[in-house]
Amino acid sequence: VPELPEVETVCRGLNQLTRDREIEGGEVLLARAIAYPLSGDSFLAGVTGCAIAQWQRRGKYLLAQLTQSSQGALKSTEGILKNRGGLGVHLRMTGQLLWTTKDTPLQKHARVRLFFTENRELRFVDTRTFGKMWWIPPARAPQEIVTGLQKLGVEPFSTEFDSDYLIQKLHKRQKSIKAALLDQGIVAGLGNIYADEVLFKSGIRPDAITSTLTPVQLQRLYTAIREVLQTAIDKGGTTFSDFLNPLGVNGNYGGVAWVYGRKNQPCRICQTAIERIKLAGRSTHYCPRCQN
DNA sequence: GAACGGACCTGCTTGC
DNA sequence: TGCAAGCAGGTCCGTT
Repeated sequence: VPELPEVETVCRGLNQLTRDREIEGGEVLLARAIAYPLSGDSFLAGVTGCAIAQWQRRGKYLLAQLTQSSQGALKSTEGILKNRGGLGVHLRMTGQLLWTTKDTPLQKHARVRLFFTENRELRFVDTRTFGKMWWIPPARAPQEIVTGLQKLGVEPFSTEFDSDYLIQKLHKRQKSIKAALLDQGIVAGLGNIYADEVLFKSGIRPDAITSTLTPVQLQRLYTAIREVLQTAIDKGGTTFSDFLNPLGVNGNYGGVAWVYGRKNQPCRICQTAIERIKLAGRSTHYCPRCQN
């Protein structure tokens, strides 16, 4: 269940592993894993011969800048590598990007393979097939092709994000704060697990209507969002999910969930049984005593 | 515009 | 034991 900290972990890993490496080819094993272009062949034609310059994360999206590989010898006179567009990835629920070797036996749910020099491979494995990859042509803006980028709200670690932003975005809305935290158009990157954790740390009930929250509560919410996400990034993502980083290693955030997945277990602060309700179509966990 | 629920999927767990 | 139903969740889309 990759949320912002897991996607950030993947992004940092890929920047270590794939920097300036050339994509020599690939294989699309599941056509619908490619969101753009229409065919797997044109996707592969777009990325083949490119080098991966840099990975970036935006919300839960991964974006790679592609340049002409040095083998292509098409540098500009200024020595700047020719722009070859980009590569977009969304892992959705079960997607994994694994840095492996071409001779590693194919996993049952391997969907897309990208081949690199020295027998290396970046393999997209995705059990539930909701994950997507895009090739972004050089002349197009990323948000034209990866349309989900258009609707994203602020990055939680950007300077535009503060408690005033939350007040401005939430003071007229009538949905639950849980639904608001899952809304990628307000703050980008929170998912079901961290939304529950953030609300616990803020002492706010998940079913509270956003317009009723006080400035003090929204200040606590702002602080909790940054703290929870930063702690998870520092630990390399969760273990209480089947998340793997590009080297196939689980994160270290596990075992320390305050409420997520802890229905009927005692609250770590007050021992009250954690409750689970359905909110915004998602399972939602909270402490009825600490959150009010 | 805003809120909500269903659809998309597969594998695992639960219930009869 | 066997089988069906329920559940997991990020995003998109249609409906209200």
